[in-house]
Amino acid sequence: MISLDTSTPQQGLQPVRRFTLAEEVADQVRRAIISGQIAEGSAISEPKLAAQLAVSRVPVREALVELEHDGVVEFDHRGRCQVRQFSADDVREIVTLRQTLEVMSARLAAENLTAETAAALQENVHAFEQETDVTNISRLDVAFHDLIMQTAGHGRLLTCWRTVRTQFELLLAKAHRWQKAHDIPVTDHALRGHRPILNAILDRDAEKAGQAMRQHIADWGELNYKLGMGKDV
Amino acid sequence: MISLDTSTPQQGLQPVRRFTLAEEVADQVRRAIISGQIAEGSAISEPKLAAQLAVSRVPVREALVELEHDGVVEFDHRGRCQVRQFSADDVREIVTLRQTLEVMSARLAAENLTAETAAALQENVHAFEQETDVTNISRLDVAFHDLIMQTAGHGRLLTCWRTVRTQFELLLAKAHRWQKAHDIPVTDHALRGHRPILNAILDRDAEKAGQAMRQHIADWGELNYKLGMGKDV
DNA sequence: CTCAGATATACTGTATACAGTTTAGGAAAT
DNA sequence: ATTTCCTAAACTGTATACAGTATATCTGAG
Repeated sequence: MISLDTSTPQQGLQPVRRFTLAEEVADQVRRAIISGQIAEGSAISEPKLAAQLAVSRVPVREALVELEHDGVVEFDHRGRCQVRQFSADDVREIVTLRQTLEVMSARLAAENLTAETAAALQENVHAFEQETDVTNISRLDVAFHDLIMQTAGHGRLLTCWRTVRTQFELLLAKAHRWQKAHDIPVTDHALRGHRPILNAILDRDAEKAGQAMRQHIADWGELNYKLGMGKDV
Repeated sequence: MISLDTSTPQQGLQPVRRFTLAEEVADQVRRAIISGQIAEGSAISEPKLAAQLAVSRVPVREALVELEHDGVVEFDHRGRCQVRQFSADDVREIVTLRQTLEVMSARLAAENLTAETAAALQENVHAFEQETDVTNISRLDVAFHDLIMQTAGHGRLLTCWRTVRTQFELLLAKAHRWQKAHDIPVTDHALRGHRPILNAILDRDAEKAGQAMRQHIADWGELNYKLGMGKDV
């Protein structure tokens, strides 16, 4: 039985989430960009996109601003929007910024670990190591880093993470497409390095967790450089 | 004489910057929040703000979203906007995130230093050490950290910096108001620590620059904790 | 065939309009 | 006097409208 007395709010009940069209549009466009369905460098016209999605320009506009913060589209000085193209320098930026942000998150996660987050991380790494489907591998990979960020419990760090998260996903997807196109197996790369990070966090060893994370992302960076990421798929 | 041949573009000419009402609104509201003119926790109504500024709701809406990214306002689950209140935890977050981001920027700045940026930094520190007016001190303080970020030459790091920059300014202004209200002189605090950072950067010693920055921000954090920041002015 | 100029189309920034929902206020009842 | 219920005002999310500017198309001259 649920108390209807609002002065003593019920625990575990969250205010209902309000979904806006802008979020929906942002999600769809984001997915389309990550999947390569919308090519790098493509111009995005508000009216056309609005027509395609059967909404007005307003939510489209808001969605594009969000995607700009995600770093996957950009506006020129005239207000024209286009899908961002990633140069080799961009890839380096993403790698180095991830290192900085995620080393911090790994340290904090080691310090703030709880039973629930520990279980979630273990579960994730286990599933990650078993998974063979490329799409799911990506999903679990991103989820692992998200989980650590969550565990870190630092709202503003999370905000920063959101500014690179989508770009990280994009590079992952691009790499997978590249590997598929060149018949290079995806599973034998360095990304199985989640385990050392997990162990360090479970040991609550902040320093070791940070180092493991730094190494992991450096390895990922090397992979991207080797694949010639930023030279477009 | 300026060549009109667009195929061989003239150096040093930038596309004209387009100022939108949204930016103008964001600037004004940001300033009002930093100065305390709009109190922490105040509700912000789009129609009222639009009427006050004599613009429509559209640019106001866009401005508020920008300010949300700046971390100075927040939207509740109903879409209502209010000026954010800073708890002691928020202050800790701002301090620790600044450390992470700015240690990185100091290192990069040491590596990427040019003659111009060196001159600009020297000039800034010199002016900072001479200045006595509180408002100008704040301006120069923020400008110093901006300059280092600029010098670092890392676009995505700069994006992250922007998510805390305004909050940094806000804490500075709050501290100054607090000190003024309690007749505590502002000039004798630890903030004169820009010099060691500058020297390390000029020496192109990335490690030392990072350490100096870490210490500087830690000192600033201590000052804030001591003043009881997050307990509102 | 190439290029310049003119006209038409498209796009962004901003304003206004509207629908559904929330907040506030006041009347009625206890 | 307090509480409940109802009505009115206000606010957000979304759609539509409009003005000014940029892009694209087409025509005609060389």
